[in-house]
Amino acid sequence: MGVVASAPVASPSAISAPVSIGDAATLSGVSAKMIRHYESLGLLASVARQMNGYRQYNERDIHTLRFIKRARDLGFSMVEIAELVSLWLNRRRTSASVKRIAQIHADELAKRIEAMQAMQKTLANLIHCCHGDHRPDCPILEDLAGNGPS
Amino acid sequence: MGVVASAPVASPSAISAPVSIGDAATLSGVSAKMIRHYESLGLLASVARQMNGYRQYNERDIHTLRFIKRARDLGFSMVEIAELVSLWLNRRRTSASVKRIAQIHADELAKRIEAMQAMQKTLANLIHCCHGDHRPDCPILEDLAGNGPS
DNA sequence: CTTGACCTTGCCATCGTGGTAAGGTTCACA
DNA sequence: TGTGAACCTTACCACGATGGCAAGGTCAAG
Repeated sequence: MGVVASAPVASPSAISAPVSIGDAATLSGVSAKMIRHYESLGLLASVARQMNGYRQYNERDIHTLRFIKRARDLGFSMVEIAELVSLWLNRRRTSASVKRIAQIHADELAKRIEAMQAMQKTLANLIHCCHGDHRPDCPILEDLAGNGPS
Repeated sequence: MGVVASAPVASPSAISAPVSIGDAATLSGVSAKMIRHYESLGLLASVARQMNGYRQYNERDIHTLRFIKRARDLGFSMVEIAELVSLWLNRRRTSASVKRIAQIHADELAKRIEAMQAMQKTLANLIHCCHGDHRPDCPILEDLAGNGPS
């Protein structure tokens, strides 16, 4: 890493020289491991290399990595992110195509949340009914065993 | 499978002869593949075999498989289910130990739901702001690119 | 005897991430 | 000059739960 680098490293707007993968990881919040993985998935077009084979990232790359990280944080899958990055880079995109992807993901998310809330509800009920003491009698086990009131 | 089986197959209380894995799958709702997997994890103690090597499941096994399926449907991990099955079979268990496992899972579930709801909220906001028309301008992409209002 | 419906084991794929091994490069410091 | 630390490289294995497929054994009905 650029240990002795004097530039204000964390500043997003600084016009700085290309950095190695470790710095790119620090700057983007994406682990070096994942950066390589994303490259192998084709999310980062043509990563430059130094003479010694080390990868070299410019500000544009860092920006893309931040984009990917933000999309991951919102739960988009890698396939969806690949599409989003592609649209992001394509000036002739339509906002409708972006919105469509986001909507599909939001719907999927809603479905999963609903399923988990159903589990949560049942669990809360069972936990509420269980004494939680030294005795073996347990409504949770009874429910799982099929003798439940549910 | 017991194709010509005359017994009332779906009846849980029927005292029926041991069945092969296909019937066990039908009766328990767990796929044959997963039944074998659960066995390899040690969840089904000592599955009997016929002379030809086929697995043989009695009512007790089916009951256990139903137990596992119900627990999976509630989102318990295989490790947790292993513990639950063990407690279920142990007459000297305490309901407190069962409740503890359920509570840990419920907490974990709540945490994941919260995280997903946070994503959902942000997504809904972005989707709401996006025109979704033929133009390229898109607040969703802008947010992902770090120029968001969020 | 063939066909089809079962069963067996074993391997590979998913998805996103982490770990680790074995090795090359660069730099600072004794 | 040597050495060690801190980087980097590729390549493989692991997770968790599930599905799929391949190659082969078994058994009953036609």
